[in-house]
Amino acid sequence: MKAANKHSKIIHAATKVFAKKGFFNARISDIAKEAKVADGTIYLYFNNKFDILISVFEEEIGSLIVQVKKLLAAEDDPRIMLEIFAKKHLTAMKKNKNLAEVIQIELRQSAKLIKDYRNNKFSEYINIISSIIKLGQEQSVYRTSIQPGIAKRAFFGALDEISRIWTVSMATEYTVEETTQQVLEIFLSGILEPDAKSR
Amino acid sequence: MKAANKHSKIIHAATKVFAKKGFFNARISDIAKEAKVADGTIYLYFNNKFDILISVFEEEIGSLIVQVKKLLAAEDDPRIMLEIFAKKHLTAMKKNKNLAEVIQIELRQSAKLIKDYRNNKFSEYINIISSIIKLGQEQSVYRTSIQPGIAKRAFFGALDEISRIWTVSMATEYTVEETTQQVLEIFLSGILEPDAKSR
Amino acid sequence: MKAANKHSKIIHAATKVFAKKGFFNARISDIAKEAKVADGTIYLYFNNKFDILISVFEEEIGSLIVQVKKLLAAEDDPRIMLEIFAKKHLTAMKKNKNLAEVIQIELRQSAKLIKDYRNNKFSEYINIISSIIKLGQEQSVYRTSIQPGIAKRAFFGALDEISRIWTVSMATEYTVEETTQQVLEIFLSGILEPDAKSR
Amino acid sequence: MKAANKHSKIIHAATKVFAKKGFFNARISDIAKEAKVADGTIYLYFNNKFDILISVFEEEIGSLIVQVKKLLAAEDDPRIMLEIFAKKHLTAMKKNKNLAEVIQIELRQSAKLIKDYRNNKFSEYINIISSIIKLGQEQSVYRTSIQPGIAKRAFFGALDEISRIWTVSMATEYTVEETTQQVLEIFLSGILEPDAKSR
DNA sequence: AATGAATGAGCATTCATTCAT
DNA sequence: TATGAATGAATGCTCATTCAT
Repeated sequence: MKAANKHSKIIHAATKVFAKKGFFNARISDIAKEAKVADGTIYLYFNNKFDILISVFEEEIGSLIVQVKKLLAAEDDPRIMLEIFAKKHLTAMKKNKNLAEVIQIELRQSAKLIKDYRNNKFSEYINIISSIIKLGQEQSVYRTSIQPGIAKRAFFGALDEISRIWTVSMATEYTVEETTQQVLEIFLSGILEPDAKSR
Repeated sequence: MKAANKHSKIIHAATKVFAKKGFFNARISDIAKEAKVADGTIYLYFNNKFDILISVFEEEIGSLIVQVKKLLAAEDDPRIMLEIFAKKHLTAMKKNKNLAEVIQIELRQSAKLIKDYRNNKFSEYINIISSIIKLGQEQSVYRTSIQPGIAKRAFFGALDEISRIWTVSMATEYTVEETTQQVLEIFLSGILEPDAKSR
Repeated sequence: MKAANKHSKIIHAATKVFAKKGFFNARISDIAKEAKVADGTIYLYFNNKFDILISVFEEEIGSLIVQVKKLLAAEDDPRIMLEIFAKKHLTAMKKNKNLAEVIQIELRQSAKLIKDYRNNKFSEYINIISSIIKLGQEQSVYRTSIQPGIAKRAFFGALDEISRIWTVSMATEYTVEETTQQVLEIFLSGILEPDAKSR
Repeated sequence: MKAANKHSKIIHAATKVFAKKGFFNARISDIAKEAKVADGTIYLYFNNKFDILISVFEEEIGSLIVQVKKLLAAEDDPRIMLEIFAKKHLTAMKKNKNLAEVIQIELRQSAKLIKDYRNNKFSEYINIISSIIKLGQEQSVYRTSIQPGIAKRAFFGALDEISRIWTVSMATEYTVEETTQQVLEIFLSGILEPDAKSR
């Protein structure tokens, strides 16, 4: 992953270091060393350590948004679109544990650390889910009783908690495909036996 | 919530302080002041700051486990049991934002911070979900194609992400009841229109 | 060494602990544990940590003074008296390394730590040496050109530095007897070959 | 004594502060202030407080070794060589009380404080004494019954205890010259009256 | 007299940030 | 632009001492 310029070299280095040590345990000098620049150089591109955190997060999520949207552009069945989102998210998290950890940890801290920080990129990301759901509702594929604003969080939360385990234990019990299928099955059809729907 | 002794006074104070400032920004002296004890007193009851973190987490989750299990003991329909779990979890998180934040943040950090720390209490907590699912599968209420080990994470993740928002923004768009119903609807019946199941 | 009362139990415990860890690294609780009393009890017998240090020092040196004086009382040849002093000192240091270390370290620190502290006991101890020398001078056994005030320090310093090594390395190259004889030979006759005295 | 660079500025400042307050009572901030650098700067040059202690000790003793060896190079009479050593040691201690105190105190503590620390410089220093004695023995100037390994300690100990007093009381009863002559007289000819040698 | 839980002042060390070069 | 030496504020933890019992 050749960095085009110093700014992105630092972003990539920070992603790696934050993932490995967590934001608080990461040292500016760790990032500088990883990026092969001097400590002071970092301050030519970022205001402070928090600024790096936000930038890393937005950069990574932004890249994910672009990729997911590109994949979705070629599809119009809301069922498959949800599958595409899930598979892309889980694949990205599994491939890039650094990214997964940064999302895991930083998502839960930015709000606390940085007043006035709105996770706009993150909102954009999970709004992809609600857009798909709304589209499905318009097409009478998804039930209109479902609140897209709640469902998007439930869906993202499910994917996120599953990928969290991947960052903790190396043991990967399930493949991305299996996991994607399971999550989709749950979300699309629920866990009830068809015959057990009513009681 | 008057603490019976110093140990629990400190636990409660730490829960409050960790929730407000996050683990890293919390100062031992903040906790001491909140608990109305001297800084040094904390070290009569805990080995170090991490030890407090773990204790807070286990204490809070442990209490939740007891409460949930008690509620579940009176019920045997797996559908209702899942509803009970969801409602209890969301209610607890909404009522006690400190607890919600501590779970949110600390769950994602303990593993990284403390080698050898196994979230046994947390495992016990989400295993309640998989137990319910297994029970439902035995009763042919839940589909056997569902992997309880994946579903428990998906279900917890969904609840967790939803309650995360409550800790971030004060604006509470949905009530606990609405949210519980939505999550249950999704999990039990999925989001598909019955007619759209096949394609 | 059965302690008659708490005061001496604490003194003995402190001697042991100071020797093992040094004054600054010794904890009051270490001494309390060694003496099998509560921490607070120590403050019923001593004003503070420094007070214990001084007491230990004076107690131990005091005991040495009594023993040495007793041995000297039976002798009147200044040459043998010096030998008795040297042998007693080295034997005591070799037998009781705790004592040796306490003298080693504390002798060098008391003055710095405790304003107004005069090592009266220590002065009394090394003045035994100068008394012997003066006695020898009166008897025309020792040369009158020797200044007892300098010689006492030289003699004590020699013994002290030799016993210092015993507290550092376990390897004991020379026996007490050999060492005593060497030191005496040097002090009494000097290191010059008789023929080489003039040049 | 203007320090050429930060490292030696800190060494000199530490020597001063350790001498004044003792190692344990010395604060890093005291040293920093004395050296006119920031507290943190000290850690760019030393690993920790102990490391400063060792460095100070070795630096000072090392400097003494160089000076003494230089003086000795021009002389070959073992009697005069011993005089040179004594005079140089006492002069240095009297002139630089900081140095004297650091040797006094630190010599007795390093072994206890720092595992694996071997006082190599100190060994080198007192081995100068035994070398002189051995040389004298080869030239039949010093008696071969004298053990250089014991005599070196006795000689150093004598000098050291004498200079210890200088660091404690300001009152200087004897001059360096007088003291040197006394110590030499004792060591070379002993304290016995020539006629009293046999008994 | 004896206890030991509680206190809180005190400090070595770290590390984000600056700035002279 | 880039550097990295220097800064100094900030804090977890220790432990001598106190005091209610």
